[in-house]
Amino acid sequence: MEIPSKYSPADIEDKWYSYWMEKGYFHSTPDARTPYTIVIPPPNVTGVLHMGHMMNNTIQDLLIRRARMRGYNACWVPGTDHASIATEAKVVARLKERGIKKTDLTREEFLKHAWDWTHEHGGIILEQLKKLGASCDWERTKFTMDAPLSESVTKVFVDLYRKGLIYRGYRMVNWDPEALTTVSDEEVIYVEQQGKLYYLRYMIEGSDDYVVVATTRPETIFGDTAMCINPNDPRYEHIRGKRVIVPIAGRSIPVIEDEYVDLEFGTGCLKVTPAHDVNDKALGDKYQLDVIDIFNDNATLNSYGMHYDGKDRFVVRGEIEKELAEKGLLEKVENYTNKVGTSERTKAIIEPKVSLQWFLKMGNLAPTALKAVMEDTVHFVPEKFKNTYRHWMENAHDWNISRQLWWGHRIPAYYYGEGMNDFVVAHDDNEALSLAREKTGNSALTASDIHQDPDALDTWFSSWLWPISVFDGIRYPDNEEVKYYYPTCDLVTAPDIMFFWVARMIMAGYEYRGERPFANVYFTGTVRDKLGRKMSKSLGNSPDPIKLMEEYGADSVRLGMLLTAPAGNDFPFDTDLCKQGANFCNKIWNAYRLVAGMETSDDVEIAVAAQKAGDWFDEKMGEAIREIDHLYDEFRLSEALMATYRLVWDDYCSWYLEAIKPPYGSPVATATRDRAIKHFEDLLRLLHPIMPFITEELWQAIRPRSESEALIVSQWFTREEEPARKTLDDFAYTTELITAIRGVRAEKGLSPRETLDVMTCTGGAMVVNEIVEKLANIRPISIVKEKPEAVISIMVRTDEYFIPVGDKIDVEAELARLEKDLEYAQGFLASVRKKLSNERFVTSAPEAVVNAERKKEADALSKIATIEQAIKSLK
RNA sequence: GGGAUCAUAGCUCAGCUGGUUCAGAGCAUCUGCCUUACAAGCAGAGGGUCGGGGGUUCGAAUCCCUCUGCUCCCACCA
Repeated sequence: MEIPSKYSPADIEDKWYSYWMEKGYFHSTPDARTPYTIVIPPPNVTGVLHMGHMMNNTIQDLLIRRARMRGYNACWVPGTDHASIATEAKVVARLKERGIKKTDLTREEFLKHAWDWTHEHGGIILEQLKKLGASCDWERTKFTMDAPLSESVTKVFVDLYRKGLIYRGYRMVNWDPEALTTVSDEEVIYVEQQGKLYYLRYMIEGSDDYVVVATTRPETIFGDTAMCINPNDPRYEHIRGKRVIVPIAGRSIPVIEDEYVDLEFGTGCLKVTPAHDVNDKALGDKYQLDVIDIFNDNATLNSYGMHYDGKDRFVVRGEIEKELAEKGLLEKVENYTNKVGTSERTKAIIEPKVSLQWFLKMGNLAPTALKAVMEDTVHFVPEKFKNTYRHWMENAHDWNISRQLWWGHRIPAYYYGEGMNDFVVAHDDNEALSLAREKTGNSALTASDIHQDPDALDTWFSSWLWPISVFDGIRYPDNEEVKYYYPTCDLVTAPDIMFFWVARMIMAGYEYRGERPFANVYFTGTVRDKLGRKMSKSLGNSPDPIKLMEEYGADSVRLGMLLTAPAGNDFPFDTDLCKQGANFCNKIWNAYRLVAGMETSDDVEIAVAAQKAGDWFDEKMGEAIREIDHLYDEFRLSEALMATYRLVWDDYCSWYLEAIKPPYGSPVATATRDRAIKHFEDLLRLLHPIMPFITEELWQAIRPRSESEALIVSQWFTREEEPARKTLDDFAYTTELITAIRGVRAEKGLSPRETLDVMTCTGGAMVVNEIVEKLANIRPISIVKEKPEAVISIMVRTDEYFIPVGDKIDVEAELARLEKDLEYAQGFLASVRKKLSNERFVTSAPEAVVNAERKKEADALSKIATIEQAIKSLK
């Protein structure tokens, strides 16, 4: 045989991936079969594969391959997301390197650069997925800015606007001063920061006295339009109804009273800056305060900042501290830890700002989507995420969907005047013009009189349609594809985009299809490093998945990902897991080497041991398949994998193959080998969804297969409701005996080559003699009347076996061991008897439980008698 | 500050509605073996008061209370 003893993945992975592609196994079209659909969580178009993707897509591929083998019409739709803010930030950065400012470009020029960038870097990640073995239907690859998907976004915007769900208004929004755009609440990450608490003196108007206000942001005093105290605060009765002077600015502002102010915090005096704080905005609305916006879009101060005009907010914070101190307006400064909102994408500190933006009302969207999950119409795995989801959905705010970006879907609103309502919402320019004419009654309006909103939509406003729009179900709701593939079956994603994406897809699903977008959502955990830290570029603790696959092979990495990754649990990744995967690949490879290399003969009879081992393995497979299928059905993927792993390694390799191995130099019966091959093929089918490459390689190495016989399209197993188990118990007993005999060998230093005698008085009934003789290397077990001299005794369940070891017996050690066993057995008996002597146990416990205890008692008694006998004979 | 989840062997996790699947798996560790598929291997072994305390029960890793600790989510005090 020329098969090398080590498996080398590099030689075969590309070969089989190309083969699968060529034969079109990944491609799906609607037919009479039941569909099984997954839409990929679209990665950023210019992104590169990281460990999170590896985890996520390994699971999706596992699910899709298993579904394909189970006879479903499996369809996994791949694609990418335009990732508005992230991509635009990268393009801006690249332009900057070339000395070009975004503001110097027209929209069209900028978009051209963005598309260039997209074409240059786009889709790399999809190519990387192929290395992993991802069996996506590549003919269906979609991009969220493809024309049909863009059109769908516009259509949905117009529809929601006309339903009254989308509106435009001045609201407090999260402003990212670096990206120069708003971001949604979900895109703001609160980060703990060491800051300072400044105590400022506000002079009381018409007095030499002052009150002290604590603030973390002294630079915002220019936007103060009131001071607020708690009406129940006796300390400040003297300033009720008065006015105070804003330090430096010199403006006079009113003192207002509201119970919102916390008596305990700071000085109990609050400065109110409605333009730059969410809570202050609420106070401002309540008391009709002025709103003074003191910042430019890049978070430098504007002319309201007086001599700080044009300086950055944090520079001003430092400088104003000095000025206040010099002017005697600074009481003191304390260190203070608080949380500040930062932009998820740019990490810039968010500036709350009142701004004119577009919003989507939650209306019925949130309650409908909430109900679907709470009632398990959309089933979350693991279920614990239902709580998180509910909490969010019950408090969902209107969704800010406009972004001050160019890269994305442009808002289909068209303005014809300066007034708040001088606009129309339309599918295109022509419709906009006619609507504008209609609305204004001015038929002389021309295209040059109207201009489209320059802003783009939030990225998630396109991805929330993904499960529908990839089948073009927004534009053509009755098309055959969407009717066939929608709703999809499983969604595999990370919990951190539950609100961004999952919740909103559920909303869109009900709004536009009237039903759930997917039946199950499998939340993966976060991939962390060995020390439990999140993997990140800046820490440099994230291995390059491509390099990992080159080193260990794709199958090994897939196995490593799945090994210890129960749903929703964080996953401390270690390259050793890939090593374990590689070891397993090698084990499978060598099992094949053994069976494939067996010399066969039609003239020899099937060995009894081989026959019995084969019969046993039939049953073992049946049992394992039932268990594994059950585990998959419950999405307990790592457990299903583990069960498969042990079936292959322990049951097939360690027991079955060892049992059928012929004596040195002899052939096996052809039927024995054929049967072992057949069992091996079963294992390959079971393994294929987990490790597609090595299994296809060996499947095809066993014998040439036609196109329709490839492993990837082979049939999964039919489940037996009541699998036969005639041999399982005897085999379990037999393996216990073998292990016990091997234990004696190890303990006594007896060579495995030395054939031993084994005797018993009571045992033997359940023993599969041919197996134990072969695997423990013993002569046929002889039945004796009583315990012989100079033997070591071993217990298998309640039976005692004797092994003569001649002068190797160590009476002292033997006695010590037996005494220990006896002590344990007596303790066990005592605990059983305690139960049985308890009348309330006997009367109130179920009969089966009581009987089980009685059996325990009887077994313990017989065991104790045996051990005592053994001790006596030794003495 | 509010909420949720979790805490079982050195590590990562099983243990479903309380009782023979009851203390388990894989990895790691230790001891023998280059035995003719595989040293990326074979055979054997050790290792846990099931986070602490209390309660319910004939019986608790499993149910209840409480404390401690981790993680996550939400809100946010100027």
